[in-house]
Amino acid sequence: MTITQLYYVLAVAEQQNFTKAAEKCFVTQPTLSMQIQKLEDQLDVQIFDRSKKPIELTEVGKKIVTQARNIVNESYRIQDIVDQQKGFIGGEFKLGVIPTIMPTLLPMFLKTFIKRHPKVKLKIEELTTEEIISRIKDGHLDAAIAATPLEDENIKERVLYFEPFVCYIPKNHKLFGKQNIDSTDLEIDNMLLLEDGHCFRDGVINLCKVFKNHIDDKFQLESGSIETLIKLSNEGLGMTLLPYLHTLDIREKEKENLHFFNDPPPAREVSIIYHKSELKMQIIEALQDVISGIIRGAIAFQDVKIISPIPK
Amino acid sequence: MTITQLYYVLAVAEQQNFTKAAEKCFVTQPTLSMQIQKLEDQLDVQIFDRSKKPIELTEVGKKIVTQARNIVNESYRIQDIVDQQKGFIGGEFKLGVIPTIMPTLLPMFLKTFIKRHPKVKLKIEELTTEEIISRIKDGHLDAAIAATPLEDENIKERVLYFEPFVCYIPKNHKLFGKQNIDSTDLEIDNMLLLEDGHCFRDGVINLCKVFKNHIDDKFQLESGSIETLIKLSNEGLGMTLLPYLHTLDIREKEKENLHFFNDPPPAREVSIIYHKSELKMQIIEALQDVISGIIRGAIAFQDVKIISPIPK
DNA sequence: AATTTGTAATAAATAAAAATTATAATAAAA
DNA sequence: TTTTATTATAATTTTTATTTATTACAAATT
Repeated sequence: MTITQLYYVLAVAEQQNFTKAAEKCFVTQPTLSMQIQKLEDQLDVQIFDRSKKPIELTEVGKKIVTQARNIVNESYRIQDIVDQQKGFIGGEFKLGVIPTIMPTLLPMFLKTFIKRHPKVKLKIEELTTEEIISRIKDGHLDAAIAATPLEDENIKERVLYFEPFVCYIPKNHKLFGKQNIDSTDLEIDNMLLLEDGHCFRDGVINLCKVFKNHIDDKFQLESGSIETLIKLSNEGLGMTLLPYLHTLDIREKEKENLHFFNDPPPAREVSIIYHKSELKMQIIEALQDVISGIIRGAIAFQDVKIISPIPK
Repeated sequence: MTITQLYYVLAVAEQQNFTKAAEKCFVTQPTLSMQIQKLEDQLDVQIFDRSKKPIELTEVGKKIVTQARNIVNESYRIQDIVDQQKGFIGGEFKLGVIPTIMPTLLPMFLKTFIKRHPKVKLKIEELTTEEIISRIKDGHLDAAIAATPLEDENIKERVLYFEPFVCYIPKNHKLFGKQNIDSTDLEIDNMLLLEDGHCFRDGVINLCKVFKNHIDDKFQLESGSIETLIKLSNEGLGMTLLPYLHTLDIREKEKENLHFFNDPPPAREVSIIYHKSELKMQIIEALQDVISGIIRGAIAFQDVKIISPIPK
């Protein structure tokens, strides 16, 4: 049994297709077929059920894949140990970012990070919190930036900053007259929200829920981007909530529609999250350092009230 | 990086000698040297400090060895998964047994076990509790039979039976006249004990301690085997305590010297212990079944007072 | 100081294994 | 039925691991 064989097994299990798996491994299809056959012969057990249309794992196969993933991941850790020892910060690093953080945070820290750590090959992907969690667990992401706390025992979190919510209230809205908004003023069925799967949406719902025990399932309108949300709001379709960093680069005219919360403002906790195995910890710490440093200048709220990002 | 390379590294780390490690791996010395060099080249780090007299691990080397042990052990688990799936009970199994259990328990279950599980190649070794714990942790033992509880978070225990202590009191001893002994009668500085490192000794000391807070460090006499203990006792050198199973095959004449404790008698808990990773669990369960079945007929005490085997 | 001994490294040759190219076999889809 | 998609097999090449033989080196012994 070799690590390579296990890696091939993982690829086939993932792609459910020898040919595609072979491409992903940068070898030809017969190589994969033969190595996997060899492993199956040695173990004297079928890992894959090749009779099924898209290839399936056998029952033992599933257990073997789980264990193979362990072994392959643990093998990466050896290079990690060496890097850590040398203080080397480099190599490929896959970072996930949730959509409502991506456009505001990324431009702020990316240039600085790349300049400071030129050997790191950052691969950034925009993903929902749910996708992020599953990809951190299966090793497809090294870390991610998301709203926390997530309360997942396999995932560790390091808080980067707290980002207050700001109300965006169009002129025709009944709350427009109020200078400062209180959380108790919010009404969920009067609010434009992001579509399902965005944790920012869940955060807002939780915020409203704090004061209203039940919510109607019929929300007025839902959108995929905060940019759209603002436009819809401008059309007089309702108020909405924006994460503070988004308010920094909206048009001057629209700034008039911003209303801040009374102290302490509700806020989301934004963290860098990673698998509990702490692989590539040097890079995670490097990211944390850069982002914390950058954000320190941008957000200056002291006391905030943290809203959970998980649907409850 | 291959599992084989990691295995070679472990062998050299253990033997502190390339030549001996090569023998243990059934390859020639240049094979080992080259594979380890190759790994060191790939990682671009020295794992071994070859300038030191018996070869030493570098600082990174130590961390790599720890991780390599993980990976190699986890790779064994794949065969384990297959065996478990097939209900196959076989292969080499290394069992440790503490000295005070070895001579009495082994003859009772060994024949039955071998008959019932002929494919298992049992390798039994007599070891002290301390040695057992360290060897279970480093993977040199698959399981062991020892007095418990050990309170070690890396080791799991399954109780096999409770074995009461029986007093062995020579005729000239002041307690000889008493038919049934009470724990409070025991005096540590009046007791023949096994030499240091035997947990049965620690158990006895704990038992005496229950009623006397301090013990003199000058014990009367210490011996390496229970057989000797009995002989010394016969010479009038003091009383001693025997585990119940030992009393089943002593000479008729000596049986007169046995005095049982009042209920509930002090006893030791005997368990099969194994690493928390639960490798080769089928064989461990098979052992447990056989031993529990055999012992059920031999020991019939209900209520016992368990004495800890750990020095306190 | 020279020699022996124990031990690891190196070189060249061999054996073994992995990977490739080319092709066949198979099953599902058109 | 033919096409398409996909995996298996065969023969060949490339790569890698292993071996044998030898060298290098340091410590211990003479």
